Amino acid sequence: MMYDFNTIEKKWQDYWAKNQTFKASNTSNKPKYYVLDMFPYPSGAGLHVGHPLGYIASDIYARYKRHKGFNVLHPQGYDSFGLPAEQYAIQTGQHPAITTETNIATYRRQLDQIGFSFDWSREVRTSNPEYYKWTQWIFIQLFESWYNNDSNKAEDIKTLVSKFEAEGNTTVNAACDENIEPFTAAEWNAFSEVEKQEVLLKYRLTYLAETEVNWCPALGTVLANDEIVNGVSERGGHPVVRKKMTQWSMRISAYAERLLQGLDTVDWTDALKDIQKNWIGKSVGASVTFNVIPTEQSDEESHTISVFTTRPDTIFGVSFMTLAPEHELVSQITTAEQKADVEAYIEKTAKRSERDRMADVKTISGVFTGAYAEHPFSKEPIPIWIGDYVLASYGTGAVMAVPCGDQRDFDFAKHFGIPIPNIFDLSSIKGSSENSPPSEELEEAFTSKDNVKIANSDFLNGMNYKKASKRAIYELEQLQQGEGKTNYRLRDAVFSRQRYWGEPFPVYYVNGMPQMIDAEHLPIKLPEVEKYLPTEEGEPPLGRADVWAWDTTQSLVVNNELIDHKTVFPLELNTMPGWAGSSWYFFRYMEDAANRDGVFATEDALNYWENVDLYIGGSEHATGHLLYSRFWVKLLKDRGFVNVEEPFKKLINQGMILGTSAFVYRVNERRDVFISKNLVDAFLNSETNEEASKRILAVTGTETPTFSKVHVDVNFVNASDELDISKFRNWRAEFKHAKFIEDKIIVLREVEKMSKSKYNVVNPDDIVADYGADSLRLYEMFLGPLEQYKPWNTAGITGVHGFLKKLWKLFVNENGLKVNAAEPTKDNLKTLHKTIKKVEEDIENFSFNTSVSTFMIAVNELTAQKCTSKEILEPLLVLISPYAPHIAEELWSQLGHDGSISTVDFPKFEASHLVESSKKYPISFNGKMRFTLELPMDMSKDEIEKTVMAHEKTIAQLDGRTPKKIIVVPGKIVNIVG
RNA sequence: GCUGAAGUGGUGGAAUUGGUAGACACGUUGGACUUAAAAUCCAAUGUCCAUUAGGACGUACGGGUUCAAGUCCCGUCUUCAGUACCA
Repeated sequence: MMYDFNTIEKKWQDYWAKNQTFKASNTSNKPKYYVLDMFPYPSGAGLHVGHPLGYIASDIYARYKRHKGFNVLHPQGYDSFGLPAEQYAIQTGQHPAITTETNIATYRRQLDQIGFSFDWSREVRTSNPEYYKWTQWIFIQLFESWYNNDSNKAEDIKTLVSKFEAEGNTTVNAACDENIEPFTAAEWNAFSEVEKQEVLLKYRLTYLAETEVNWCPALGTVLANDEIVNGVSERGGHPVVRKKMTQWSMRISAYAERLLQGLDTVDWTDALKDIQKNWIGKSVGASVTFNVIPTEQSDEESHTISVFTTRPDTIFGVSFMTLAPEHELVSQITTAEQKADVEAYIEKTAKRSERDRMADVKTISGVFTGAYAEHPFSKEPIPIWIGDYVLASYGTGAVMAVPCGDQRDFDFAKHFGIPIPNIFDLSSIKGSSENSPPSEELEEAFTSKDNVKIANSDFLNGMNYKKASKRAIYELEQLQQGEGKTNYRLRDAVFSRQRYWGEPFPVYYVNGMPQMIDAEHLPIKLPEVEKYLPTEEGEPPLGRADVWAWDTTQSLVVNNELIDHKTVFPLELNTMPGWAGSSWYFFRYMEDAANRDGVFATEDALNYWENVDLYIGGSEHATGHLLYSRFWVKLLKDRGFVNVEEPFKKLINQGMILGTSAFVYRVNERRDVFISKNLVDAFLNSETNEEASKRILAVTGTETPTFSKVHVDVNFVNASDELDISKFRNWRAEFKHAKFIEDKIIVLREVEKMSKSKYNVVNPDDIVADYGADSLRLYEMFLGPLEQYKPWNTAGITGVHGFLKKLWKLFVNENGLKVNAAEPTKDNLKTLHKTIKKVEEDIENFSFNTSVSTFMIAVNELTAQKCTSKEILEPLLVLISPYAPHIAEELWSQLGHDGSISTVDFPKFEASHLVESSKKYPISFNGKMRFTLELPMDMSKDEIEKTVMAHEKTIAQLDGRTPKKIIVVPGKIVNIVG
């Protein structure tokens, strides 16, 4: 019987589907385990061989956990809202829902043939109204919440209203907008409804704000900072400009501290945690207010400059201030003499693109405004400069410059000849020369906070960083010119998109104020439009919908003509961004599809599955998806809808699979002539150049040929890197008459990202057809460590495919099953148990590549041992089944078992089978292994030494010398020194 | 620049606590089977020297610790990823 993988794989995939083998239950005596993949966006191109890598790893783990007695939830779905479907719709007029449906069908077919153990009954699609109903519902919860810094959680907005009614807003400690005017209870109660709503909007966790956004004219949409790369849109590379727009924002900054703290409770890699920590960017310090000294030129108003500093202890070292050129105060404080210079500088910096400013960090530039601020303590005047090293978008857009304590301030001061007063007691700095005078001219800024005492600083003298900071903040508070402050880099996230193919907001507008539609009327379905482009007036695509108004009496979406602003109101035209649906989908899977109607998931389901035990996906989501979903989970927890603080307990980023591109060389002087890598190499090598030149000359007629690399489709190249010339000629018209000098064309190989344009994309469909899903699964794992980037080369798959054939032959020969009840030999048992041990350790460590090698070794050994014992081969099959489930199921059933192998207990390792009676000792001389010697395990140290020293090879090695030292490590090694 | 990860044969990679470097595969070479090819099987395969026996070198580079270093320490270089003057 042959290993007919195509038949076998189809058979078992059908069996699993028919028997719902992998359907998870929400009631079980077994412990739960939730294994999740980052769900895919179903693109039109379908899967390539790199996409399933993470899915295969998580599938192996899920199957392993089932063998280990867990009730496993392993679902899959689609992140099916997104820009590519919309752009396709713009081009073709085809409704995105239709293309999405088609693409999902392709994805499903491709996923099914790889043999994943997904519970498809729980599938989700973010673009499905039954799903986005709950995305809209969560949006309403965000709108109806405010963040109470005192209780450190989000609360119902009603509790805030009660506080306002009773005490006004001065006692409220909330995460909110910065420019809120204080009001009393009486004032609040006297506010009109619109005024009240305006105030509340400044406190809500999702709010409308006029924000300067990154507007991309080509895409007709706003982009988040992380969607812009080098000043152009990440998708499509279109230019981006700044534009003011009213947008929905998410007050994620309210959760900055909890998002940071929560990282300590999850099992993620340090690299990933560091990325999130940097993104959140916490810095502890103080805000300090400087009064600007009025001049004759300045207007009547008195101005103050507020700065944030992490070093309030260095306040006496301030010798100037720097404002960002864009700072709003610049135009108001600049003196008449300096006006021309300042304006010229602002114009100059405005022209410089961000890329320029980045590329050239070394250039120091700035200009004096002519104005001075007053030092809060010394009352000395401090010159105010502007400089582009200060960023308008971070902190307050202004810094108090302490040149002796900050390298950038130091460089700036040095460059412009500004004094650099020293406020560090240099004799306290370890390693610096003794008694160095405090006023000594410094070579560079002293930036360390450790082991240094403050000097020349009035009441801070002699204090260390910690003490001085505390005291400085205290004194600033006394003057009402500052306070302790913690700053976060994390910005609120813009949540509006000017697109069609996304979740509509459950929002309508009364007198310009947003109103939520009652949750009972959800979902608000996407309206039909005749075109998917922004309107001529620049409104989002939903502005084209005719039926897009909210009738408050009927609670229905009605025709726009009925808008009267009394009972019928216009609906929100923006849609939600891509990350909305993916920020909570892991909860949706927890609920059995049959019970999903009334809730986003029932309490029982949420309590049972809690959160994701293992999450596998790409590292490109490190700051987007993984931050936003943590934020939403914390909100849902605060509002009592879920019980967990973090969504993903353990997270692994799988590395990318790269393509192995293939090239031939084209002779530039004779464009129809192509030659191989070997000939080019020969030509470039001085020793072989003459011969190679002759060959090339003969065909091209040129003595000084030059070459260019041409991508060829990797599917035209065999395992020996040899090009199939006829396939190449038939590929494209321009190659039809391609001439080759050699019979064998060896291609040049280079590793590049897998992409259509590089002709190195390998389709899993082809691999499955030629070698089977089990081979694909094994090979993807065999390529290397899961987290690592590694190149795909189809040539290598014959190795794992051959392994599966050998495995098959271990069970089956021409006459059928050859497994019998033979008593296992000692060697058989040893092979089996060392395999059990290694594979179990490997899976627990997510080291799937080494377990594939382990299987190969086991099968090689058992084949050599001619093992036919059921007692050995059955457990071996269970070990392999998470990796190669189809062949395992088939052989399992041939062994006479009913039902699936997938829930059979994992074999138990028994150490007794690995106990050795002897050890092959490596005998080293001066650390170099010269020969091995087999000695009994229980031999004592002395006996080993005696035996080794008496050995003829030892005597030969020593050649009469007397060893200085003999190291014997029983069970390990013998090393003779001398 | 900073942070993180990595650098091992022709290739992918292995070596879990310092103890036989190169497991397992691919590729290559030779052989068996075959009219032939495919498939399958066997053998060799880090580099260099040597007929053999054997020897020298060898885990990016330069030092160090140790009886013993791919593994630990110091310095340098390179690659990849993240981040972008964060006050």
